[in-house]
Amino acid sequence: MTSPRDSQLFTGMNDNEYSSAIAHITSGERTYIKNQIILSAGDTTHSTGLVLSGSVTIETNDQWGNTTLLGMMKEGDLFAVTYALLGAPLLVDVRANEECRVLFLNVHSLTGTDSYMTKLIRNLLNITARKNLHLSERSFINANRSIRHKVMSYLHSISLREHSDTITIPFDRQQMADYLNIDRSALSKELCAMRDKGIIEFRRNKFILKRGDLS
Amino acid sequence: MTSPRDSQLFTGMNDNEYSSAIAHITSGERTYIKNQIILSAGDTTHSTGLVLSGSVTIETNDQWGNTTLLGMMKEGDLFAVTYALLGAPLLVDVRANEECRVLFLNVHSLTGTDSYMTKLIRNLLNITARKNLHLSERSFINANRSIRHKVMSYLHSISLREHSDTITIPFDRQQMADYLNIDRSALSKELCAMRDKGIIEFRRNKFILKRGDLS
DNA sequence: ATAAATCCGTTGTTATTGCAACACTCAGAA
DNA sequence: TTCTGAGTGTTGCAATAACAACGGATTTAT
Repeated sequence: MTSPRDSQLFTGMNDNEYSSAIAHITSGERTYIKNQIILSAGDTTHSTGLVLSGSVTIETNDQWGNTTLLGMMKEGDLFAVTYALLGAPLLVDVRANEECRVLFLNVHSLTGTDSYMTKLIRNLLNITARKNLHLSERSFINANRSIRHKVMSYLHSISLREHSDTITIPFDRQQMADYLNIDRSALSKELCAMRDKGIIEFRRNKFILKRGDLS
Repeated sequence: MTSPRDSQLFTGMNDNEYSSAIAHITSGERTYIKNQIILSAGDTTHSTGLVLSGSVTIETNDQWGNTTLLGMMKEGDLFAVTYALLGAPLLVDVRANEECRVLFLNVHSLTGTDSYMTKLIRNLLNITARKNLHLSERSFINANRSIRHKVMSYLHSISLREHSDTITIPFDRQQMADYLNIDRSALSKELCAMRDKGIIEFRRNKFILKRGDLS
């Protein structure tokens, strides 16, 4: 369980600024059980959620029952920042991936010239920009035409982030398939084919990349 | 040819604030011919580009020669805002879609408490958040499993934005295919099949949606 | 007007993926 | 221990898309 103090939202603030900020924007705290819906597509909210413990998934479900995973937020991460800032209806569901605790922070129409306020806005700008990069990265991974390339591209991006060829992904098989927009059994088949070719090793959600290239 | 004054970047500013802002962040203006590369993947920049005339595409090219289109920016739009803000290396190429004129604006490490500066930052936050929504929307369109559903989803989103069933898209066939991450000839085939079924009509980049549902 | 260059549609073949159904593994609960 | 259930791997078939190659159409340039 992390403290709100550690969130990127309060980066660069002294203790006074942090106190003022948290007092000004806190709008409630809630606990959710596994698989509980935290926010639904179509909802509007003025508050972003700060994950204090556990993890949540950002997902959509289309009319044919296919699920698309956009990402997973863990301790210290913010979700629904964009929607809260713009007051726009959610295009996604937010779901508790396990039991979790969430602090809601009202970031809609922040005004004022206090130092804590200007820092809040600067931090929100940075957070939003970084979310942009993550969304772009997922787009590039999903742009690959074959399952093999999607998988390599995805594992490679994790490997770069963790500076290691031995990686742990935050998803189980079904979630991994939903993140890559492919069928789970087809993913399993491809993963095993890649293992047989000596490209990767894996067990559950732990992977080892055996070769540097992406061929 | 639009004036920078009309950009969302300067929303809510009076003339004095606008003058101060533009003087503070202008970093040059350039003209490009069709297909000229404006920024390359891997570049770092501290300036975002404001399209004064013409249009530019945001794209990536993978190692097998497949192009992915993330979007097209037209008069008054900003590109590479995220990268300029964060100083992060570009993950995309920016290319002139036709002859165009671009004003570069340095938005990296903006500091100060002047009213024009706080407004600039607020506006950047809004712009970045909205770009987030657009990236998300494209993700959902591309999450569809079949070409038919991608096309319907895409045309439907344009229709919603334009409040009409008669729409004009900013892409030619190849660009449309690259936006949807599918093969051009397969897209042509599917479009004609949909026309034969009475779902749509089209000519070049003009489309008419004949039925409200997405079946 | 004519030529050249793009853009778009068409076809057939091959390769890939989706899908459904079932088997196996493993961890936790009774 | 045994049971249970979630998670994962396997198989075969049907549906779909990629790819290459070409021809027609439309626009642009000369």
